[in-house]
Amino acid sequence: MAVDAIGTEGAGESALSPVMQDYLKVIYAANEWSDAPVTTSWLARRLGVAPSSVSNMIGRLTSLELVHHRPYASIELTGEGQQMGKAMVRRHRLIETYLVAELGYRWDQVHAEAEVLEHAISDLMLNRIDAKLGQPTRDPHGDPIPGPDGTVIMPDAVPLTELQAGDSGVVARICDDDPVLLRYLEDLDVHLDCLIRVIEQRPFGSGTQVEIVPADDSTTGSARAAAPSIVLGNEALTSIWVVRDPQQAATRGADG
Amino acid sequence: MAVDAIGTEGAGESALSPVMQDYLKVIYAANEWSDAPVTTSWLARRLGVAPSSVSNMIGRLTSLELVHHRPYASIELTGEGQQMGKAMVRRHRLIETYLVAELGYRWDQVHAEAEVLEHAISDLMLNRIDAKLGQPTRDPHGDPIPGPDGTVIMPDAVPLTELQAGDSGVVARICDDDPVLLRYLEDLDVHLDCLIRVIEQRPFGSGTQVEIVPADDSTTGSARAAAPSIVLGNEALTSIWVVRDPQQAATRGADG
DNA sequence: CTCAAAAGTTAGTCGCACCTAAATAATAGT
DNA sequence: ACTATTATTTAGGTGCGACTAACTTTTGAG
Repeated sequence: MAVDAIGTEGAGESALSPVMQDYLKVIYAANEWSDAPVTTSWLARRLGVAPSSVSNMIGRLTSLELVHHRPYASIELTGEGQQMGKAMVRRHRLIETYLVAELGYRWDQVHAEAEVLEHAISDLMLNRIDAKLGQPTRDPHGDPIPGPDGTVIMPDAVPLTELQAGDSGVVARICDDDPVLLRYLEDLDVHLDCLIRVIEQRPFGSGTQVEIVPADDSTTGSARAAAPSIVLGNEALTSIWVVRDPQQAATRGADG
Repeated sequence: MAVDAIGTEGAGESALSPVMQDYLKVIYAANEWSDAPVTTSWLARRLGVAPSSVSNMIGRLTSLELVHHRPYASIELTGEGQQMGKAMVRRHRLIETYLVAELGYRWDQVHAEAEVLEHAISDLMLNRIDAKLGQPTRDPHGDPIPGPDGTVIMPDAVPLTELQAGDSGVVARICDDDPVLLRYLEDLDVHLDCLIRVIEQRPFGSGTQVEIVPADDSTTGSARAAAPSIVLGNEALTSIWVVRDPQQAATRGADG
């Protein structure tokens, strides 16, 4: 189950090319929050290459027994492919976390940098980073960081679209696909672990009104100003994942 | 004279390939401490490729006007090539310095890691690193780190072989070519800025006996144990560069 | 001064990762 | 069920950076 040993390869083994590593990483991550089948054209769009390039590379990965693929069917990782994909995801997310924690990056800036660095740093450096951060288990966007042994801690989150008016939830993940959205949400004070309550769903995808409940550090409800109430569009609603606040949709009302 | 803007290239320009950057970097660094002409075979050995590969690449760099080269003659950087080589050297050395300062690398471990990272990090990251380190002007081996404007502070150092018996000097640079030597010198407590006195030169390159003068932090010469006296072979003698202790070859005798 | 050895270049090839264009398989509409 | 559309694969080609092998120029030993 060892998920390590990517950089500065250990003598004998023939390391995968960075491009192959990217394929495995992207396929692994695709199956993380969804079970939609991974197709050639989806990968092509995701990786920014022509579909024929994907066919080609999937052929090679298939003969390396890193993916299963019958022509015209969907693409799945083998056990070994899964390990390597997971190892790349670990690299990517540890690097993102490091950039935020140690070099003052904003969460909308880390993705592109990590995309390159994940192929460049050695295992030694990865371990130093992991140690310096204290073995974190999630990255700045709330995605789980697989442990060195392959352990993954998945929060039981759903997209904000799943909540009904009156429901509330704690933000557990924000998709890092769109940096512009990330900046926007940052401005709106939407952070990991913040509490969101759905006020009203508007019809025909014209948005949902939600309330960002300010952090409640001082357990005595201090002077809690009017909670900002905002309207989120569909992109935001599907990008923000929350852990449902179980039965009591009113954590705030419990002692008030 | 801008030496920046390598990573995440600014829109219009067609960035050089990592391999081209390596050539420019290596040629630049070759001229730093020596004026020996850079030849095809020297580059081939240095870069670990066949001489024909070098001929080929030098041809391309010549037509890009980054190097001057007439067939069978030596290779020199143009002004533009020099800028880009210097920029890569800056990247390399800042990264080395960062790895030692922030991630606890030993000086014999940084070179290989920096070799890869210098092509991977963005200008943003380079600037963050530079800032975090406080704009250092030399790396862990004593090599100068060019400033963002191209400024270079070269210590006026000579190889230890230049010193005569009785001469002393302050270590200003240790070539990072051979990690094994670096580890060895580390064990011997040979560091940057430490004082070395030449005791006796043995004939026929059979080594030179030197004394490592312990650091004199407490300006009162404290309890300075017997200075370790060691014999250095030729590889060490040419790798250690010192700034001559001007006239008084006996800094230690001055107050003793 | 000659000629062998060393240094450098040229020619041709290869694998990788991409592309476009053309062919084929799967899917959906009527 | 048949066809139009879409998805996927195949075929053929490109640039890069490496290689080997063969050739040319320079160097230096006697």
